[in-house]
Amino acid sequence: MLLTRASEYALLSLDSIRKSDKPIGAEQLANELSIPKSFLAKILQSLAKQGILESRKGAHGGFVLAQDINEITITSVILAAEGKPPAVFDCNSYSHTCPHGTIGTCAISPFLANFQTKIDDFLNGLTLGDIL
Amino acid sequence: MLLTRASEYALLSLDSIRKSDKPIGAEQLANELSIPKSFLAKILQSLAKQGILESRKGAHGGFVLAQDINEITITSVILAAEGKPPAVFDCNSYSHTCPHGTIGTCAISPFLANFQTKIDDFLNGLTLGDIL
DNA sequence: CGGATCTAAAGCCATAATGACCTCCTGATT
DNA sequence: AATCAGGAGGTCATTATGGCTTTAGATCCG
Repeated sequence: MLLTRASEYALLSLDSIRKSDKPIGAEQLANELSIPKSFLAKILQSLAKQGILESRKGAHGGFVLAQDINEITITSVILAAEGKPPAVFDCNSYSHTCPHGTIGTCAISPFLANFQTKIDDFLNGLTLGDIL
Repeated sequence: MLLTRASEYALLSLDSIRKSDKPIGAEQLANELSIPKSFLAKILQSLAKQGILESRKGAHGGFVLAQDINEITITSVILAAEGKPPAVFDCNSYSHTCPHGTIGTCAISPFLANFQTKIDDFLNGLTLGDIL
């Protein structure tokens, strides 16, 4: 699977957050979406670190969108949530067992690169505003 | 990752097999590609079961293409190799922990479906002949 | 027959995904 | 300033998945 739960939770969270005028805390969000708080908290932290969300500490704290919904690309959300870009097949992480050490230059490399580009282009062309 | 090693090995194997006029055994292929024989054998079996390869048992046996290279779609190869279609995010396999049991009808479902369609269309439009 | 080769099913191990917990730090509220 | 809500961030347990092995059996060729 290209995406993990982290991306799912991130996108659903952003959908909830954008509908609120007040900051929403991790706990409240976890209850609202019926998902584990601890896991969600880390995802929200990542989104904040990437500048997608703004976090407010202390009482009545929580998270709010740091950017306009139309300026947040899906790519950036997924990157923040997953911690790495979504890859069709990551030859590099398999470099030690690549059939002939021909990383990126084997018979199927052109296909993989082409496929990857299709996906990247699709995701780069979408913002949160487009899909929610 | 969308694809696993199974797909990589399947595609590389098909590339080798198509270049041979004689059947190639799993062992020979494993040596040629420097990949584990036992694992490869299983993948070749799947390809044979799907009618992509034709298997010949006994001495001097092995595998040959069962179809013309331009009639084998990438989709069918991946499906055979992975045992399931390549999914962006498989809500169904996560049904037990889906935020509200709203499988396929949540806020991001339209996006996921759209994304998935993009990928399916791309793969369905390609044959082995196109990429090798 | 007898070895070569595919078929099939079960199971093992390492890693990554998922999630629980705990402590510290920050900032609002009183 | 004291208190408390809530984020930051680390560690650890659990579980799912990927990657691969093993074993036993069925076929086919010579």
